[in-house]
Amino acid sequence: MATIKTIAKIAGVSHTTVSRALNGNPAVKEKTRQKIQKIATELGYSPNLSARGLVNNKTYTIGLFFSSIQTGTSTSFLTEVITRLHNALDKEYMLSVNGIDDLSNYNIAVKSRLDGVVVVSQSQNDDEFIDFVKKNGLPLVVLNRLLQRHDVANVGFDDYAGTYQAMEYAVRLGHKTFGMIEGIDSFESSSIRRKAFLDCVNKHHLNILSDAVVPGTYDASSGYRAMKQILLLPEFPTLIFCANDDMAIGALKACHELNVRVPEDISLIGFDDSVYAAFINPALTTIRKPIDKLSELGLQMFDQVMNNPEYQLETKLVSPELIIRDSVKNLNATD
Amino acid sequence: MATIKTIAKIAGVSHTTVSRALNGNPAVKEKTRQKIQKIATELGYSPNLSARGLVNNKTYTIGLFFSSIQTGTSTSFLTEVITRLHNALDKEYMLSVNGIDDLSNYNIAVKSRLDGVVVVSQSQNDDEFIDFVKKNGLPLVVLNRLLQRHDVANVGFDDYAGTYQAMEYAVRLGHKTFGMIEGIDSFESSSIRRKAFLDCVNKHHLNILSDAVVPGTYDASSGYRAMKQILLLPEFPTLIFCANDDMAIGALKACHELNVRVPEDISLIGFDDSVYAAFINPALTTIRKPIDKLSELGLQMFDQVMNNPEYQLETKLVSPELIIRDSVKNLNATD
DNA sequence: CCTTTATCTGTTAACGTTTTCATAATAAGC
DNA sequence: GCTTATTATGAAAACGTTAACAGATAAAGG
Repeated sequence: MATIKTIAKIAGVSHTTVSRALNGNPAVKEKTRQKIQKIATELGYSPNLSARGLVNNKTYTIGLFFSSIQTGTSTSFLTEVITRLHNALDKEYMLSVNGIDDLSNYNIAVKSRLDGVVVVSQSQNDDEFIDFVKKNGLPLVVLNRLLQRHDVANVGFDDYAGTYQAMEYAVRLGHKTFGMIEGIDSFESSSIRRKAFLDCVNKHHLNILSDAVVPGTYDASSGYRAMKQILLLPEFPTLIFCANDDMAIGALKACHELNVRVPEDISLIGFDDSVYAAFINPALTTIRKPIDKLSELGLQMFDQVMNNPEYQLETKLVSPELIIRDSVKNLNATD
Repeated sequence: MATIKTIAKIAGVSHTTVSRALNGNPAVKEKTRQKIQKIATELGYSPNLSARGLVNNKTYTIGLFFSSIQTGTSTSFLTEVITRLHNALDKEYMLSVNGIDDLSNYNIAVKSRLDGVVVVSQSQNDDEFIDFVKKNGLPLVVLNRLLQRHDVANVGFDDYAGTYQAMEYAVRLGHKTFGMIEGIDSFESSSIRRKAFLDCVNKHHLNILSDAVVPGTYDASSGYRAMKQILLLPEFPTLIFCANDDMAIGALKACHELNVRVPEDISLIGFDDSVYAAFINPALTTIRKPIDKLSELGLQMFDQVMNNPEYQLETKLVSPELIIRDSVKNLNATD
């Protein structure tokens, strides 16, 4: 494997000169620079990052952490953030992708291994990890969840507003009794969405059919099971708020099987605006979570945190958007 | 930041002893080992990987490469492989995730940066990269695509058999004219699935409606557009083979919009058995690609390639499974 | 042509580990 | 208690790079 010294020997210069030349140090004469460069490319030389990292006290690695890789992380988030990070980072940086839930030892995972950390957080369980990273003084940004603390760069998403807005819409269309299929318990989004759901219904003094508020796990089959349960009730609500689109898709399946028409017999609202929301039948009315925007803002912040020592840590909140499609019936319509 | 020398000073021993103690070298007395260990954990010590890597000539990083992060890589593959790799690897290893399509320089991305490489390949375009890795002598395994070469550990998926099997099933149910929505041109799966489709139909001397063979891009909206195009033909086939489930979902949407019933008026077959295939209406008949099995076999191989110098490189082929659901009509039925 | 300054290059140490080799301390054998 | 064998520890070098400092060469000024 070619090192800086191999090149030095061939070029008849010292390895220091080679180092300088390859790093574009203007002190080295242009002619020798070219000669060295030529030899380097011929040998397919590429610097040893361990050595470089040792002296520069850098690792050339950014850690990207999700609450969990297996469960609950939307694909789009994964790919969106990975792509953006790669584009934003210098080519010499690597991206290490991890799930916080299968980290055995924070020391090993973080300390003297990473130059910066991006966390896409779904759960309060991540707080311990976030705190650890912060304490170790690494550049850090947390995406998705709104943190309580303000000493961390943070881009959150407004789950509450999204849910509330969607429920207001349902109320406006004349719905009076509601049910909900809830998300994974440990996810903060689940409790926030539930709270917004409850708050809005109560505010309007409308009814929640408590038997029609059932747990789910953010995947289609849990939505399916939950909806079956709801549809077997002696009487069911006019609208079910599903805490995400995948569960809404499962719920829809249950409706089809039991010959309950959507939206004629029951209305459905989802959350996320997944790619499939528009393609199911009926197209799903849902709350769009602009992952692209979240990622963009977050990685802009990360850039600041990494490169601008003057940067004042900030917290931003990204707003949802109600996407009206065909899964909610207008009960006020006079037909 | 605590180093081995910090610990040495506190413990009143040489840094060499600390190194040995922490690495479980039996030469060091148990009592001193414990003393050192205690100090280390108190300081939250964690070894500097650059330094260790420099002397051991290791990087403690495994590269995971997809043809592209943004497009065409199924989520399940991403999460499945990441999860499995993490579980299989020693805790000290990191996982660097990349898209081959946005690699600017193979040297920088690979050389003296990685201890091993896992490629999930969709396209022949990856061959150059695969070749580069192989030439540099890194432990390598390629998943998903069946390679021509046999000097690389390889687990491929049998797209041909899957498609053929599904088409045979359609023929058995009495279908006589066929159309297809194709995948991304540069993906090898696209051409293989097309070939199998053509081969099977021709073998049975049945008809392909050439206007009903339209290009797609493996996403739902391309399936939607393609199906619209097909349904506008003066006459359409009895069955459309969609090169993946997402496009089938889009196609289904088009059918709904144009009041073409599935499977009564037209039959649909997908590919992949995505999570959603079972949840759309009608549930999609499709070909299951067992990503779990592919990953498992592949990472078993990777383990061998990494750790067993005796290992004989091998090529394995994973078989598909036809999943019969409700989107194909039985034309032989006498009702 | 000699001195001064500017430009370029080399020597050396350092980063935090592991490893080889030597040596000090202890235990065993008589 | 003295030699030998065993066990535990330390000193020094090495990995490939960068950086501080010094030194050499070339250009400029008189």
